[in-house]
Amino acid sequence: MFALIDCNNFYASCERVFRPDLNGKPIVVLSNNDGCVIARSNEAKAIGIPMGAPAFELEQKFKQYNVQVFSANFPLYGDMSNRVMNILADYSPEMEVYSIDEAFLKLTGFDFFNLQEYGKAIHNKVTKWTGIPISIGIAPTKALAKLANRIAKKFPQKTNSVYIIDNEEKKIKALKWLKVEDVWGIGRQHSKRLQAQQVFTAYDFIQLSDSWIKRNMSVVGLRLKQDLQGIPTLDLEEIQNKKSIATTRTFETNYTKFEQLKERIVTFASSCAEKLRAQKSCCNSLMVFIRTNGHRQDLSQYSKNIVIKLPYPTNSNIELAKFAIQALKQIFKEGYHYKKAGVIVQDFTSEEILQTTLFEKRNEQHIPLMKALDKINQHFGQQKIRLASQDQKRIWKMKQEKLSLQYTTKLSDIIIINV
DNA sequence: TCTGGGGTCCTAGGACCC
DNA sequence: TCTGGGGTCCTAGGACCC
Repeated sequence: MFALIDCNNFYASCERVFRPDLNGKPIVVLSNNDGCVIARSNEAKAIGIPMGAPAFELEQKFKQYNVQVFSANFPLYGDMSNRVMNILADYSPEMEVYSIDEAFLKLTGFDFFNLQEYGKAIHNKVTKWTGIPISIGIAPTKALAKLANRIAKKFPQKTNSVYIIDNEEKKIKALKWLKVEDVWGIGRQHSKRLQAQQVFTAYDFIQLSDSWIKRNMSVVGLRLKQDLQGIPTLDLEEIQNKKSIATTRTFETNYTKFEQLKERIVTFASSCAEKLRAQKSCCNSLMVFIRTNGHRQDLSQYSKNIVIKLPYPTNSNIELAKFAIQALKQIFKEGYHYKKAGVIVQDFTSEEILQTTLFEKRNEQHIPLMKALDKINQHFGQQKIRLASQDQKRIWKMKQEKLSLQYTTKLSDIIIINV
């Protein structure tokens, strides 16, 4: 059996752990720049605040219902996630952390366990130790565990937030209940096509022929069908190094000058380099993109990306910044209002491999230099040491007007209790 | 005025090899 | 009339996830 443990309204719940006065009140969390809604408490969902909606369109509603609005506080969410995952890891030797708020546990050899009680024990411990509400679904396959989890979340009273699919009858009932667009792995495009075929539920979906699914949804769809039928096809996935790493941002205002974009791109490249070093990889290829604001009809639009093959693998801030500037020079055009840009690195090799070419050599001195830089920044705070071409005066700032404290990761933000 | 960020996998088609 | 057969690698684009 597989268990899927999912934190309810995770970001909103993290905020509420440290603000118990907000229990029962509508909360939303906004994306970077306070742009879009990325998390909602149940109360916020109930008053019809949609996921992904731009915050400026909702101001009226926020005021009307006294919605508590938070800027995204990722250090807090990351730390709370680690705490939850550490607890879950005690409940099975085989675990896959699927996302910041979800994990699969493989329950092999639990034949003589009462899984309902086991789930309840997990639920109680996470609630007691972290204050984060969770839902648990248990079933013979991952796709069915996802479905069971959905039921547990939808009917917390009836299920005690733990639901198990362990027989044919429950499986069929659940599949008939689940709308096809809510199936894990079926997105907007596929649901449209499926509905045109008169497929409206997960149950309808598994009645389709293999050949139709293969033709229209590739082997991915086929695997999903089997998993939903109860034939284990998707297994836990090993945690491995990332295959691409991105740092991208939407700017608070428009940028028109090359120098402004250059500073951002250098900072993004440095950030990618740091992430690369954290997983002991070097990249062999780098992409830079810039684009104008697609929502503005009144401005002329431009969007371009460029991929640069590096002459040698590297994870040095200095080298990546250099190549990123070269790339930017090739795509930058005067006269546009740029709103978003990013650097994405790909095609990784291990740090240990020192493949160089005959004519171009990487600078070996960067290796100890970057090591020192990481150590200093780790100790004294991010970006304490940065490249000269990066922003020195903090001109650039993200809009974060409703940021909560870093209750668990910053000494000066720890809650003080007055007795 | 204002609209997020970071990933994965698969396929088709082109370029190339012998 | 008729124009081989069997591969690999790479890339862009599309689908999906949180």
